[in-house]
Amino acid sequence: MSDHLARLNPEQRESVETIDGPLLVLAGAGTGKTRVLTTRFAHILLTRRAFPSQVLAVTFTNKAAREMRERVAAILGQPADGLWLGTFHALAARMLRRHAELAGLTPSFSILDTDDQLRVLKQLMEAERLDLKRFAPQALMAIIQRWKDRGLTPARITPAEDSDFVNGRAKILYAAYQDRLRTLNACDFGDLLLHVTEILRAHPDVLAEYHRRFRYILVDEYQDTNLVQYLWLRLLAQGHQNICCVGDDDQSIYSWRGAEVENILRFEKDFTNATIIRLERNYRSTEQILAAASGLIAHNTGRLGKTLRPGRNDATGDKIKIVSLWDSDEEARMVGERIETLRRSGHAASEMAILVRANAQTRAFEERLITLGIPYKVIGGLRFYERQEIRDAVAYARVLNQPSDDLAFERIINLPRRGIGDQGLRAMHERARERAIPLTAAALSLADDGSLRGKVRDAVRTLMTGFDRWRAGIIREGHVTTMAIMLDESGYMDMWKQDKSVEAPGRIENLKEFVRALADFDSIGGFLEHVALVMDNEQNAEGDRVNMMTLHAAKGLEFDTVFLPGWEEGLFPSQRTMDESGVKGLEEERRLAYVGLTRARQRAIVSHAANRRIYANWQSSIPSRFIDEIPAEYVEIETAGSLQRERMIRAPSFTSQFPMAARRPQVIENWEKPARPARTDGIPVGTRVFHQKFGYGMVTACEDDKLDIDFEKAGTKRVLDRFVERA
DNA sequence: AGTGGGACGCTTTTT
DNA sequence: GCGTCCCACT
Repeated sequence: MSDHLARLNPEQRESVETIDGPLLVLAGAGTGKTRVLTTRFAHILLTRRAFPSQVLAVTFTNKAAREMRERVAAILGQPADGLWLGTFHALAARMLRRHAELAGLTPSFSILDTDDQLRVLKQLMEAERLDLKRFAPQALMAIIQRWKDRGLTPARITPAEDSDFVNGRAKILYAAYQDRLRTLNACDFGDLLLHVTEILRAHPDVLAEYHRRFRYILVDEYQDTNLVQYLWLRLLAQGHQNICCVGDDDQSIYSWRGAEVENILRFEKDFTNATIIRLERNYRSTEQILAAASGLIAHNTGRLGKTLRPGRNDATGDKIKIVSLWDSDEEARMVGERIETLRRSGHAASEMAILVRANAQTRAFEERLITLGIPYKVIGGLRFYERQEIRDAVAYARVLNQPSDDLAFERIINLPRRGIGDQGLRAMHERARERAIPLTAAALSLADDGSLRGKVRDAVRTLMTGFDRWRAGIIREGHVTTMAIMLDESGYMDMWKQDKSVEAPGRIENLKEFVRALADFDSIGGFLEHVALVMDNEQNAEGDRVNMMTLHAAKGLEFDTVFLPGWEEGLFPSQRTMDESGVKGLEEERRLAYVGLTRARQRAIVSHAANRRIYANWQSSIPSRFIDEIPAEYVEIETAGSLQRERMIRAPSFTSQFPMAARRPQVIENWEKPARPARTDGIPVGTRVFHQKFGYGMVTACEDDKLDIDFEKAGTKRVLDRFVERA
């Protein structure tokens, strides 16, 4: 029986075997956090302390949930079914479906995406005659989201918690928004936890039911919980107090989403007699990487204090490599070359990762890897269900599933074009409001009483009879076939078939995949839940591929080789974060850097470029302060080609040699790519060159730093050599 | 009334 | 460089 405990170190083992009472495990990066959690789960089951359905296990990401499910199944030797194991949101949704009526909803409520939320808010703000230019609906959405993160229903907002946005009307708009959602029988993401927490607070009988059900609670990534999530956990753990939270304050990187590291401190206060165990032995990274990461994170104040110690005795490993590049293209080239070299010496692509600060950065690397023919996958970024065509198809499914889903209906009423525009929609809204009926019914009523005429009326009738027919078809032909028929008969598929853009074929493929995925579910409702909460972009997952993702998405993962590009002031740490959240923001960025470094098992390559294109123009930037903060003895500055380096040093805007120089990036006025400094290697006559404005050409004469070039498109010109590159 | 072209603004990070 | 919003055109 103690088989599963055998491979644990003493602290890990203690974390697994301290079963009763509250337990907080402070687990540093790579100290076997996931192993502890899954082993603990299995231990509870194997020692027959609880049935699988009596354990509540909460993670942040679907990936983590999937992994834990697999690992538990592996330890148990059988598929772990009937578990309450999932993300906060998925579990909350499951609870809310069971008690929907207590929140004024029916069990078939829709879960809205950001688009829908924004549309509702916009409508409400327009109704209030607010100037949407001055008051951005996005800003209101963020405020409401933050309230929800803090467990605040409109009624719970105290004057101190109120916002002065839209002249203090934010709270009123929030209340109106919640009312509107209830009418729509819908929920946004934040509502899932908010409603459930409210239900548990107001209905002791429901709470007691869950107390009976859940004998043990396990929580992953505890440092990233926000206040509602904390309240929810605390309510559920109230009875037996058997709650185990695993987290690392140094890896708290979601405060912008409402996460509160303070929840870690609160734990000891709210759960008296809590045991606290620290996991500090790192089994993942080399000593060099550990020391570098520790040195970096030591610059943060107010840490709970944990020191990572190497847990294995093999080689100390390479130092962190720091590479300076001229611009982002060169950076992508450098990374591509190193990946090629590593692969040639037998390293698997899937053991390498490029971790970026912002999603937009992946593009340069994608382009480069495509050119080099290196397989890669982008993790995160645009999720499958975030694609336009999938959202449209989902909207069709939502109307099919729930005819009163006005938001979904609004999305597809004129998609494909049916000649219904602003006016038509406005009339429908009016009728819907007058008679308190859904938009679908309003549309029909307008068609029937002659308010809509001709083409428009026919279009509305065709669509509505279509929905009736498809709804009936579910029973006859099943939901999968019906979905395919609906996308076909509604003209939606044709819309993309006639679209001549390059993306269209891919979209049609995605739609087919969408229909295929439906087969894994026994109802459209179940499928919609999955799409809203779970479905992620794992399509190119198979095969040996280089991983590309944001630093946020990388948390919890590990790779032999990690590339950390874009370590520049303004980009990383992000200027925006520092402007908005000051030192707190900077420290969170630093934790992000720490997360990045500690993903690496063998080697980490940090790079920064002197010039980067942001929006349309070029920006010159200096190396990130984080580079200076890694203790020098664990760092190796790479000389990326002598010529290159000389240019770097002499580049006027480049101040890497003076780390204390001005931190803010400068915007370069001209629109062209910044010129490299004059080169010492004259470009000989006959060289094929490339110029940003004039394109490709041949050098016909050379005088000092001036070149006569015969351009293929632009004719003969005389230009300075620093404006051209060898082609 | 609906559609399409041009101007503008701007993006961190995610369930 | 891209998506969104507004205005002019059909």
